[in-house]
Amino acid sequence: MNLKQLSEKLGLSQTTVSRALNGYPEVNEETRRRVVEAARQYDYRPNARAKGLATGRAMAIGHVIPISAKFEIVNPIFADFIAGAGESYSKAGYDMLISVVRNDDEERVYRDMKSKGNVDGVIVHSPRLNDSRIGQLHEIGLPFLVHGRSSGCDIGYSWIDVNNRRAFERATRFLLDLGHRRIALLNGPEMMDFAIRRRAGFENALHDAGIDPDPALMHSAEMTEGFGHRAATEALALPEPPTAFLVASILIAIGVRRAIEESHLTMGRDISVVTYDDDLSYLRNGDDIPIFTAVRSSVREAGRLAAEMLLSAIADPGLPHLDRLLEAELTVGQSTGPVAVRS
Amino acid sequence: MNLKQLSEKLGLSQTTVSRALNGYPEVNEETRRRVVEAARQYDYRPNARAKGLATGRAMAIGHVIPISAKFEIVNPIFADFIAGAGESYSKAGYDMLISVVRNDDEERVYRDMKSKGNVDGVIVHSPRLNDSRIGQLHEIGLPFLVHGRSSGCDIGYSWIDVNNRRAFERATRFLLDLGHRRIALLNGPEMMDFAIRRRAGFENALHDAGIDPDPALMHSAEMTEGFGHRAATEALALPEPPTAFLVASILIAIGVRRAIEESHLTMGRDISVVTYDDDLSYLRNGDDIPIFTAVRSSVREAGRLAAEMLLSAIADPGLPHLDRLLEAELTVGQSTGPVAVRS
DNA sequence: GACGATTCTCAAAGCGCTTTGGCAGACCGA
DNA sequence: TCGGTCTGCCAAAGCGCTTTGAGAATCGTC
Repeated sequence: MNLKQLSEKLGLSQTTVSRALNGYPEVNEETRRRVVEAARQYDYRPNARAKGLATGRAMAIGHVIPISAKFEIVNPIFADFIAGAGESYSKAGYDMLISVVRNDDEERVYRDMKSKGNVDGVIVHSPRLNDSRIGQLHEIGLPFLVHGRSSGCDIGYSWIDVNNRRAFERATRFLLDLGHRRIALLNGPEMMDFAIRRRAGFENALHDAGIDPDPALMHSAEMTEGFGHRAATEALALPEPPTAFLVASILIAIGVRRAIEESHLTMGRDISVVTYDDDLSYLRNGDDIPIFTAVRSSVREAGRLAAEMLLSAIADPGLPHLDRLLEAELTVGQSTGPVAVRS
Repeated sequence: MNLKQLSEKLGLSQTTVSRALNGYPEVNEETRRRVVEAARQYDYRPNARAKGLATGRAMAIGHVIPISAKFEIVNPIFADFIAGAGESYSKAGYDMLISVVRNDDEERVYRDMKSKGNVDGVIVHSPRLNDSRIGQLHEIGLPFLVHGRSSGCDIGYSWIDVNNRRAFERATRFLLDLGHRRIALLNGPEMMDFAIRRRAGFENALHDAGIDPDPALMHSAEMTEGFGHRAATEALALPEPPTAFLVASILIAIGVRRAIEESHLTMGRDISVVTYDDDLSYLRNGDDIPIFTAVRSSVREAGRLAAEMLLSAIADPGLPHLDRLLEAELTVGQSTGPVAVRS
């Protein structure tokens, strides 16, 4: 059933039916009622492509999710971010287009999207230091919003981010207050902007306490259980092992816990662990009491907000850049305690 | 740059330029060369909506991913499945449209997609027992492929699935061969078809060994770390605790391991664990030697194949239903051993 | 040199919608 | 009664592409 057929059934012109359905004022309320009723009855839904062609709007947002070229890893936060964004989109009648892409040809994908015209805007994931994509998107002229920020990028852009520096500063200070002095940092990949900020927060807090960060205790890699296990095993074997770990994701923390237990130590007593927690739906930090002491911010909520912000930026292109900084909350779990007395 | 402008630049008609770019035979090779070169130079890419409108094909596939209404959980396998499917799509020039949807109004989404015409087919995720979506999609007339199967559904349909029954049968038999007699099953939600098949495999193997499955040792829930921990803690506190666990995902297994360690037991010595492993990129089962003994099948590979199969079904609608049954492989890790002697 | 076959190119219709510009009729005040 | 303003509706153009049906140009053949 298309518009033409529907209008014939109603004995009205396509114009009137279209206007009636799209809420234009210049149509009799009684006529509108009839039209809406008929549309419902015949299960009429306008063809998205035709509508898009006529209006110039695609009613869709693109997400380009990069795959780490080396490790082929898909960041597990995407599932939840996308679930959050999807909620906002479906409320607004937008679709979500996803491209999974090897890092190297992201620009091509953006240009494709622009010229193929199948999206009205994009969400940029996993920004790196001084990320070139931001400049490219500006030049291409595709509205976008960055999930995260890109330090060193001097062009204005819209973003939503967690205050990563502050979160890690607080987490580090929390460990310092418990008496820990040798704290290991298991960070995400440090070409990523969020990892750089987290490291800065960690180092700030140490400096404020008069401690020099020890490079031997700082590691950076893809955030997997394996990384946590490997790095923690090595660290615990050092002549002067750390008494605490600050790690960038629950998966890393789980690996650290495994290493701690393999060393016949007890987490929370012998070794403390604080983790960043994205509050993923399938990887909750304990049901009632948290397993890990954590700085937490819901990535799903971030997805919801990111989508809303981008949509409003698209709806009103005159708007200045939008941004939003979320604060992570520090929740105390069973994985931390005062520093153990050296035996 | 659109077709009209390009053809004016070339001094050719839109027809000729279109045919040249789409590889039609009735165009001079020299002309085609000129056209292709100009298209490259001006970075011309046909507008997807206009093309779709003209051809009736959307060049996009929809994925409807359901959110568990009760727990709001997004199954973590989606990230990898979609990464796999995405590879096949981009090779074929297709886009991927994702709808995240509360279980209840999936049918509406399918009808929307059909009448809005923004996809050429859909992948159906997480089929349940006698899943009503299969009948609906048949009726709607939207090509589809099911990731999994739906027992009790008597309509023909295309699918790709892992031999879940066989995988769990083998895993159970493996434990039986090690002398285990009390084996706990921590299964996925048993309204899901894969969970039903896994349970059947488990029970088959037990029956064959002359053992009656003990309902007190069988649990079914969303596959989270928390579930594994909770269920294992309870099971280990039974008067007659299990000596082994067979679980449906690595996340569950991680929870089980936590419970085992909290009980001051050793996994692989006191208690054996076998898990199903989807081979998720961010949740590898150990780097070199597997942590858990596991039956493994890559969900990413399944995504790749699913996409290919659906595309070929769409390309050739006359084809009979396609199906593909993948076998999981059993790899032995550190989490299993002969049954411990009762002390 | 005429003619059909072949090769290349084109104008125009059509995909399903929105939107511009306009037209008939009702209504009102003068 | 007449001109003007609203109200409610419509015909037709246009979005950017594909595809049909046909015409011009070239060629080989008798």
